[in-house]
Amino acid sequence: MQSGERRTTLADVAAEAGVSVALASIVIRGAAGAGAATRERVLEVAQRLGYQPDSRARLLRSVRTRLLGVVFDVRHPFHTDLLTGLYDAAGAVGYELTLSAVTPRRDERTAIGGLLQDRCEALILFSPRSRTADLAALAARLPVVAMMRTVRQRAVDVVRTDDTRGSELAVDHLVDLGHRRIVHIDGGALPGAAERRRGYQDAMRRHDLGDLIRVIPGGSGEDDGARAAERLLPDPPTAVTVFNDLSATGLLDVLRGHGHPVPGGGGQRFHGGVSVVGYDDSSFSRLAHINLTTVAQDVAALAAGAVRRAVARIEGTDVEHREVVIEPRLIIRGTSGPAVPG
Amino acid sequence: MQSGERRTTLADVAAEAGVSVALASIVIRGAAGAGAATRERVLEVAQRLGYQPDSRARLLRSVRTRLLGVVFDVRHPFHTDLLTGLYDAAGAVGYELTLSAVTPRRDERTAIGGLLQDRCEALILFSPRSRTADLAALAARLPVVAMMRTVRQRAVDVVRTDDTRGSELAVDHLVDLGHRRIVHIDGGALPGAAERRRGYQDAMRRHDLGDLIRVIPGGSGEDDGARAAERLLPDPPTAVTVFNDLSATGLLDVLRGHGHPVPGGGGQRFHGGVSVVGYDDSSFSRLAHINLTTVAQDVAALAAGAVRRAVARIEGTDVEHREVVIEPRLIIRGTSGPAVPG
DNA sequence: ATGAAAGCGCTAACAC
DNA sequence: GTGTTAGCGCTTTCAT
Repeated sequence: MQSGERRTTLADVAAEAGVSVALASIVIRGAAGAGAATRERVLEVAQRLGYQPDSRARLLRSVRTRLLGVVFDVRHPFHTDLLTGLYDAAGAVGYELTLSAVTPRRDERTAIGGLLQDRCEALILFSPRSRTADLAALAARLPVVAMMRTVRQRAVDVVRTDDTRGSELAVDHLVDLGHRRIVHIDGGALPGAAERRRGYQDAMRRHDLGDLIRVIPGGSGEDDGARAAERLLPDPPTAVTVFNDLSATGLLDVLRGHGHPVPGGGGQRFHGGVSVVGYDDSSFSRLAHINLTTVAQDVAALAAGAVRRAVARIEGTDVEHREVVIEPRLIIRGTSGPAVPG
Repeated sequence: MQSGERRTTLADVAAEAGVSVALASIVIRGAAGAGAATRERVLEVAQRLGYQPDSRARLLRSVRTRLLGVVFDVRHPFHTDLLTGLYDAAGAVGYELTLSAVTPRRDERTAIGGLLQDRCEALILFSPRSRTADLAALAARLPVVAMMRTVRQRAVDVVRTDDTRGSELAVDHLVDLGHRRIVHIDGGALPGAAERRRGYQDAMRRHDLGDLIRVIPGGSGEDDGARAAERLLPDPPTAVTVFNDLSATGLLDVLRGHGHPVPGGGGQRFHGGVSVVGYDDSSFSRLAHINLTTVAQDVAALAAGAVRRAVARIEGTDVEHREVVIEPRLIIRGTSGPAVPG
């Protein structure tokens, strides 16, 4: 079908337009230094011949690739949201993105390796699971921005949400509603879990509720939340903050199954029973069925921060702080309501 | 930090190992034609110098890039599932993937343009929204595989699920459970909607239920399902097949809000009331809170089919049919149960 | 088994 | 403004 014919090169365009390749290059790139008439003619020929620049050759020759490598995980819905913001932010400063996915059978190492061969100028890693030492080694080769986690290594930049603050927002909200017995369902050693736990503890103490601090082991899955709920059932608190949304739905489901009031569907607000606040604002938490009060990360700010930081490192700009910390915000939906006495 | 030092090239490795660049290339590529001792030495040097091949130069020189371009939409969770399968399938036949995302502010045209410059050998498009004419023009340049939609154009290959069959599976299941008054909530002009509608109608007629065929306008969102539910309330059927899972949850929520029995949480099976079957097996449909009976697409088969077809076109193998149609399967969860008389 | 030379398609310096 | 000359880092003949 498209077998024989060699694809159109810049040389073809130049020949057809009767100019040198270099001049044609200038026109195609939109660079200065070509006459208006020439410009028009070359463009017309390129159009007519269906010319497409060859990024490999272009990138090979250019000193700068203006390419940002991004590693994301297909299992994390939030990562694709972030991708949207990243394309916006990168485009705004004239950079391109090359994507490399982590899947259940394609690990982070492989994903990073691919980008290294593509000669990206910097790497932006979503929730990287690599060891700090590996990240440090990588950062010795090119600028590395780790997102959604902390990295205690001076060579690696970090852009993340203030998770401690996120949990505080959740607790403050519940205290405002009159809750005192507030339990935290933990995320163990998962990224962000320590910060979220600490935010809960800090806020409880700040509200003089230090004596009521109670942390139940949990995790990132629905099962983890369900198990935590079982442990809560004998002596349920009036409110719960959960490590993430998925765990929160598991918890909600068990509470509901045991006759505890459930979140109001259809946007209704919840009254009485156990209030639940999740974390992440995962897409499903918006569903009328779930309607979960949760803590949201600021996607646009995270993306913009990461690109700004990557570009600063590439272009050698001095940066103030190694960590860029973005403020979270509370999304109040149906699973949190006033505490009822008794 | 990583400023001054030029990165290690194959020439550096060759010089250090005391061989020619050509020979070093052979070793690095793992090609035949190098002595065992040489091979070991070159590899050791490459390792020590932290050599990384430059994919741009490599691809530029090679006749074949063995690169498959993939366009996916960040808004569609199913697309990331498919990505996983595609990496597996491509890796198995020695091809690489280059990804290009469609986002709310990055259209399909742009996404495709990027891949064209990357000199992919074929394009795999997830649920492409481009007009048939544009796809045909593209297919004149390189092999194009459209997934999850039909394209009535001989130059474009298609790999999709048999959506008609999917709806039939749903109806068969409901009829098995004793349902007769089964309504279909439609997807209008959305991709796949016509097939799903037809499958519903065919199956109803096959079960001699042609007189009970009832199609309600719907859509792809939760709201669409909710609106459809409102229309159903005055005279509810015993079962519903819905265009997709999101719409189905919207519908379920309204039915529940009006006192109709709701799906059993925690994996319980549903008894009596309105049975609901969704479509897509979206990740949230697995949640205990939702626990939706639905029709699943076979991710692995779709991915394998797309890669096999792309590679066949690239390598000039003859193919039997232009369309590769994959069999869907029914996932029975909690929102479908026996019809109760009366 | 190894090396020399050519060149993939393009951009960057430098001439004119 | 425009053309000429050199490569970018690699793979690929073709010698040896």
